[in-house]
Amino acid sequence: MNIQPLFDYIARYVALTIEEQELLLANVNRRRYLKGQYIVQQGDICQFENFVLSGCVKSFYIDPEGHEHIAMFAIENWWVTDLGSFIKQRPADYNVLCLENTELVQFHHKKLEELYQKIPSLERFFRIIIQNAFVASQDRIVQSMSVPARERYLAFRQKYPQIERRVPQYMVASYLGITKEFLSKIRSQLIHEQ
Amino acid sequence: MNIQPLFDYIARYVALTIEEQELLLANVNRRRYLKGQYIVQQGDICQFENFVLSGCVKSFYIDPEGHEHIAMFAIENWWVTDLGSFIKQRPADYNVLCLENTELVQFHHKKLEELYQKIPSLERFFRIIIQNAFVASQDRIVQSMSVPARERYLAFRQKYPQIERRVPQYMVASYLGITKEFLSKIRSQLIHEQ
DNA sequence: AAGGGATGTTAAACTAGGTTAATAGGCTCT
DNA sequence: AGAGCCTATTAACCTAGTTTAACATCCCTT
Repeated sequence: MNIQPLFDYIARYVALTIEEQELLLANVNRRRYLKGQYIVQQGDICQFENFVLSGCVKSFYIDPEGHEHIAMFAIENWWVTDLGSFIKQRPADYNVLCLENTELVQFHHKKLEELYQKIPSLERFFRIIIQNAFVASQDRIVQSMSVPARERYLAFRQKYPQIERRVPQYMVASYLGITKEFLSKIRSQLIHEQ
Repeated sequence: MNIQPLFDYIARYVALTIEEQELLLANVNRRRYLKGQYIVQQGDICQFENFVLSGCVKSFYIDPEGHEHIAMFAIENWWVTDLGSFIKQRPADYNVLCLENTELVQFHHKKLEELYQKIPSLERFFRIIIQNAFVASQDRIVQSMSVPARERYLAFRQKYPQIERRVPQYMVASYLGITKEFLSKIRSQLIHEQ
């Protein structure tokens, strides 16, 4: 399992010395999951921040009526965890499930805290990527308020074509906050339109 | 204008030395705005990350049809900016407008970058608060998908009673992603119910 | 090759929430 | 004290999106 993509990804934001890279390497786990396995389950105390080397996962919430709501997908070069559970070390509200066989680099909560002390650049790196994630998240809130489902679907398609190809349609619908039936209707409208 | 609330706020997450506090103090602006003034306008390159010492502001997006969508409110001890614009130094998508006379501590983009280098704890501090903001933002997305407007209103009321008292109802409606008429209907239902 | 689960479609009936418009109360300013 | 704006309410009508249910399709497995 080649960890190089992680270093390449980090190098886009900060420069780590060789020693820092080695220290980091000594303090992460690599792990394979099979399609259908859970990386995090609602109720767990989430131990890891995960970087996806290969594969595809979804993070989702099951509401009291038993309906699933997909918070995000993650594929190669994305990060995924239940961040609330990870940082506060409290039971997870979300599940993270593999949609394909998946390879991860896992940062254990406690070891990451230690790494932050030893490698200030790493803390900088996480500050930057979380900032970016927060901006995207805010935009998604405003989009869900101001943009109708059809346009949101078109935007999703444009922004994440790789994901649309890899996950079933009903999960895309859930991510967009609509039912699979309604997404199906939107798609048939789009087809018959031109 | 007393800046102590900022130091108290920071001290909840990291410990700054006296020298670090002085360095910080020498590199921030304090500024007063009047009710109705803009802190950020759509199209500006946003120069500042702002900490609210007193007052109340809203951050909002105007969609192509001219409808306003409130992304967040900020009162005492909150942070507000157009973060996307601030970090990428690109034109702002959002506006930030004072709903009351407001006092801010402003961190200039360039000076903040310098402060990060000189005060690693400050970068740690921002990493932590942005992490928290991101978790809250993700939860809001999932709530908007899984919880009907009425319950979202009740949750808002419970979570931010100070804000509900200080801002007009139609802005609460906008924040919740519903029309003012529908919020009014929900409220009258709640009243006639018990 | 047949059976079963997971995925996608269609359509009819329904509902949460939006739109429009009229009304009214409460500020603030002169 | 009246003019004017900002804020809230109510009600009739409308629509984007949901629910239910039936049916079609595509794998995957034995």
